[in-house]
Amino acid sequence: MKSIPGMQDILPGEVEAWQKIEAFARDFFARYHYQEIRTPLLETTDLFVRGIGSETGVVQKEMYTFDDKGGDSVTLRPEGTASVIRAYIEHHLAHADPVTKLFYLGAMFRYERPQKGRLRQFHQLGCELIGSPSPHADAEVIQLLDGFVRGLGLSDFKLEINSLGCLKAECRPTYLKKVKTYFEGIASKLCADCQRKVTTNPLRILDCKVEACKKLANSAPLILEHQCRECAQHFEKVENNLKHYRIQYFVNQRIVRGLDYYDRTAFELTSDKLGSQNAFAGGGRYSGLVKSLGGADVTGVGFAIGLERLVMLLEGTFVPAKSITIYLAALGENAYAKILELAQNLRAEGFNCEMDYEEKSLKSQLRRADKLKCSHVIILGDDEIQKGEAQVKDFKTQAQSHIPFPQLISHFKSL
RNA sequence: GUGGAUGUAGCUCAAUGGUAGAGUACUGGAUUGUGAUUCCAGGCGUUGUGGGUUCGAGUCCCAUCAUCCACCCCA
Repeated sequence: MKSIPGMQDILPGEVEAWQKIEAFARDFFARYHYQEIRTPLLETTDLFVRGIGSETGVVQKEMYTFDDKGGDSVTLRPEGTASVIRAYIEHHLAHADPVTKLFYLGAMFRYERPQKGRLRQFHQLGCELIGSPSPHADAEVIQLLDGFVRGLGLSDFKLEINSLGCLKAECRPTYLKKVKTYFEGIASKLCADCQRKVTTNPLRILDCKVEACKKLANSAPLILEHQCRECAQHFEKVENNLKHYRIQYFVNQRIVRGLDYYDRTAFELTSDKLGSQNAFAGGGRYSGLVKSLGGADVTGVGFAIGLERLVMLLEGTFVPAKSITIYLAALGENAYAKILELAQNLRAEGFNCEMDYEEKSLKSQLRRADKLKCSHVIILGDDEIQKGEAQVKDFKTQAQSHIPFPQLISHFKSL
């Protein structure tokens, strides 16, 4: 038996890093007044088709979609934003305050070919700030993201931002036409993939890794020079705030988000240590999403962090917290009976205790205590039982002391 | 969906077509009840699976499956 391809177990030894990230997220997001929301893994297929966009790669070929027993088409969520917005609308969360700040943490599913940093079940940590069109909101969300990953100890990454313009006729639509016209004129010089993209998704050509395409893309029209006045001003204010925050960023006009709902500000965190899938977080503003899912005409901004990718970057930085772990070693039946009692009492007081179940030799018990990285060993034999005290050995200093049984708990508490 | 690479002990990897090995990990021991160093001993395998060539296949050929990497796309 094996797990399904692209779906991985997170094993002891790995899970600690995840717990650290999760605990820090709950603490850090709360500082910005975000509240956690948990939405179902399964939603109606229509939610994602309307939310993400029917022409996107995700919806076209990557969703785990099936009919349930009632005949309804349902889908395992491929991302978090659509579900959060659905819940936001369904439960009238806007009524409490014009601005709603939510974060989520959980598994997402996309049917893709697995590779480095890409799985079919993967995990995202994301947040949504809904209800404010202000560039201050964009900038704070970016600062939150930057501060969060730095708070985890990460510094070797790159923040890239771009503006995608808006849906007004003179903004992105006009720009798209220009890009298309430009690439149509030179289509024969592009790689096979890009020739196809000229009609399907011309913006993606800007992202191509083939040298010839890169060169041609360099002289393609740029969004920042073609977006409307309002979008330009919005972007400028976002940049100003980032400078205020003293956050280092790079404007990358080739950032093209893959989900249809994004407009205006778009951003990514990238690292060159992740292989080909070099973005470990991405986000941006979405102005039409809430309305298109049946809500009010409000706009939001948010991001999602790919947790597997983040864990890869944090590998090695996680140091387990130092704690007292006591190994109880017994020699003989009387002593073994006594350590059962001692362990029960110590555990009730909050100490981590481990012992041997097979009543092996003292040597093998100590060997195991060392292997399990226990900080202290309680050694108990007939002598100690008679004297009513335990030998307590500090594994680091090798110091050994005799502690009467009634004082054991206070002894460890005083450490 | 497309392309490339790789499948041998729990893990990391060896083995000109000729008896499947090492390191590590594991278990036990090195005089009475003291670990991680050292020394000794012990078990470790359907060589991914199924065919084929051969006196003989881990090795060569075909197929199949799995994994990894990359494309597409994204976190």
